[in-house]
Amino acid sequence: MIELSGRFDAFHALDSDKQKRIIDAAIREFTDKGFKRASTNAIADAAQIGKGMLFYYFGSKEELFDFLCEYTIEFAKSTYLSRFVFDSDDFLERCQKLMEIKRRALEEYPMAIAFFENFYKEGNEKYFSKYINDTGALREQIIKSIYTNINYSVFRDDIDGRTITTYIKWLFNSYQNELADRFRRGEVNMSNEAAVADEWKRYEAFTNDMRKLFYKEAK
Amino acid sequence: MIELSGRFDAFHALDSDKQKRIIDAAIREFTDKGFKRASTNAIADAAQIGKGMLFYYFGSKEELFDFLCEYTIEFAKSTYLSRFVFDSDDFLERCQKLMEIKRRALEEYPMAIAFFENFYKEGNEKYFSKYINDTGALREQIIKSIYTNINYSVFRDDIDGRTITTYIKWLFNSYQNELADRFRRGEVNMSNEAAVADEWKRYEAFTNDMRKLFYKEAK
DNA sequence: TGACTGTTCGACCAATGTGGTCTATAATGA
DNA sequence: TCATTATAGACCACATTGGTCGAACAGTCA
Repeated sequence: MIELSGRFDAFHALDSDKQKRIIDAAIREFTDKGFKRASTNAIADAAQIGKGMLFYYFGSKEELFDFLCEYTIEFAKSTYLSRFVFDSDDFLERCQKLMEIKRRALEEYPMAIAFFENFYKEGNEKYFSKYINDTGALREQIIKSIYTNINYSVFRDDIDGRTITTYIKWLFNSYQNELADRFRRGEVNMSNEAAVADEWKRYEAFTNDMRKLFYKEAK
Repeated sequence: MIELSGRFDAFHALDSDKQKRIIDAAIREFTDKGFKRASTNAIADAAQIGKGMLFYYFGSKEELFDFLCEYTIEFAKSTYLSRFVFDSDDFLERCQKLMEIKRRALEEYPMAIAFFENFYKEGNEKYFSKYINDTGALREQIIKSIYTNINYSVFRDDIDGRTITTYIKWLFNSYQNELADRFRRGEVNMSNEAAVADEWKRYEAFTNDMRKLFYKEAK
């Protein structure tokens, strides 16, 4: 569990089960509806606590939102960003690593990621604007670490290298979205051993295709 | 303007300006917030009519929603679907034509398209379920018309043809999304002659790349 | 003119939901 | 035992909801 500064002592004194229930419920509600339309009633219900407790712990809806912002940023920093160390200059390998990192983060805490990626959408601007610098810096750091010192010479010559990285990025994103879609629809069953292997084979074929499409013939 | 059956006579008697204002406001509100959270107050305000008129014209919120469903389906059928006649068996050419159709539809009535594409998301199921057959059939027809009788022999041999069409589809979608994003951010100025030409050059380069990437060498 | 018809508006309604408070307990520990 | 802290949910004033209604208005026919 990620710990934050002195505020919200009462909350941090809770057993971590309850903490998690509250955070999950709050993140889900805010991600679903945005700050304004989110309901503290719904959060308290979903977290299975009395409504009074929410305000006992956090003081107000806005402070709860603040807490979640700080919390998810801290989460992203400590368990997500720290993994972005690319030792290879091969763009495709970096994409694969990025994919793996995202997959793990999504496994560890899907809702924190969702909140982190969504809270600058909708009509939340007013409330998260104090965090825009933090998150912006985070984002930039990630993008920079992916795109600096790429070895373009391995790509085919007849298409501009930067364009190729764009195409690869687009295909990876689409692949990821399609996977997420099938997952949501229950078509992918990660508990089944054979299905996991199958999924892995798909992925391998995909990355092989990327090599075939965008790299020089001999490699 | 698309006309519908006998109901809502009072509404259809309005001058088309006012009709459009109301339809636009309603579509925007429902698309934004979904049926339940959409506010009839907001719709009336945005359409610049008294609130009583909404109910005078449509009877209830639900009937207004019904009207919009029928209206957008009719719009999609008459001005969108009718254009899906693919005379070529070349997949790439079909994608280009599809792109052009979408562009024109988006130009003609962006909000109708948005409503049509969004109303089966969110929590609207209960209210549009009566239209699910219509829209489903529409969707299927479009997909079928794109994917039947494709000439796979023009594609490179080392990747499965179906997979290639998937990749091309993904890239076209990404291209489209990126364009829409830049448009939303105001980075694309379609009133400027030079900018339009530039945008067109980009697009041509993109489709050329698709040929290079996925087709046999000599063509 | 005056009765009649069809439009228009926005004040108004009960119902629901809001963020936030407060009191009456239950639990804890000294 | 008693004081302190934790808890739940009834309760508050307020905002917003879908929907109604009466009054005003414009046009038309007699």
